[in-house]
Amino acid sequence: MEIEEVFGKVLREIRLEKKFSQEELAHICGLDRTYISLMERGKRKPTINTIFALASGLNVLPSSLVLATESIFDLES
Amino acid sequence: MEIEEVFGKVLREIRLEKKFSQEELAHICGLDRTYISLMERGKRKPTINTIFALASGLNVLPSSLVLATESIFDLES
DNA sequence: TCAGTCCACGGACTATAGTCTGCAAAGAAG
DNA sequence: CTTCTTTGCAGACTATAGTCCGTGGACTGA
Repeated sequence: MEIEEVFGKVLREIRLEKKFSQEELAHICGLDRTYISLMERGKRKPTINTIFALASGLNVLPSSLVLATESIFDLES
Repeated sequence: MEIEEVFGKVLREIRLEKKFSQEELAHICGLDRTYISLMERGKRKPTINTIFALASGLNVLPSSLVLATESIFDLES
């Protein structure tokens, strides 16, 4: 599984934990709804600024999103 | 200071610690020499995949690059 | 002086991040 | 059944990530 796919799964999991719809999260982060959908499905590779925006909207640390991603990613190799 | 500027400073600091030239790091990471230069000067916002590539080349965790960035970034706000 | 290394920077380019609009399908609820 | 919410997805678009070419300046050492 590619990095962006793992990140997408992490993103979706945390969003659902926080009970946001994709549209709500998009609005909070200042991003587009369809782009949240693309990221969650691993079709886009967010920039560092987008990662910070997502983390802010989800009220988690940017590094925790990356840490969760690398942890799952490393499990597979 | 913008997120990408802070990231650039972190990147440069770690690269110099590891005694790499920009060209060496670029080669190790599979990136372009001029692009390393652009990032270090805060002119580019790397994607999550690029962050992973840089971390791999520098032999650090991707999340540690982001953690260092957010720590400095938070200091300013 | 001269060669070699390192880096900033420019221009032109290709690939892709990210937006916007709209539609279809699935599920929940009245 | 209808209605509302949520999401996937397609297409067309703009902005920018990332590459590749080159030049010139600062510095070091022979």
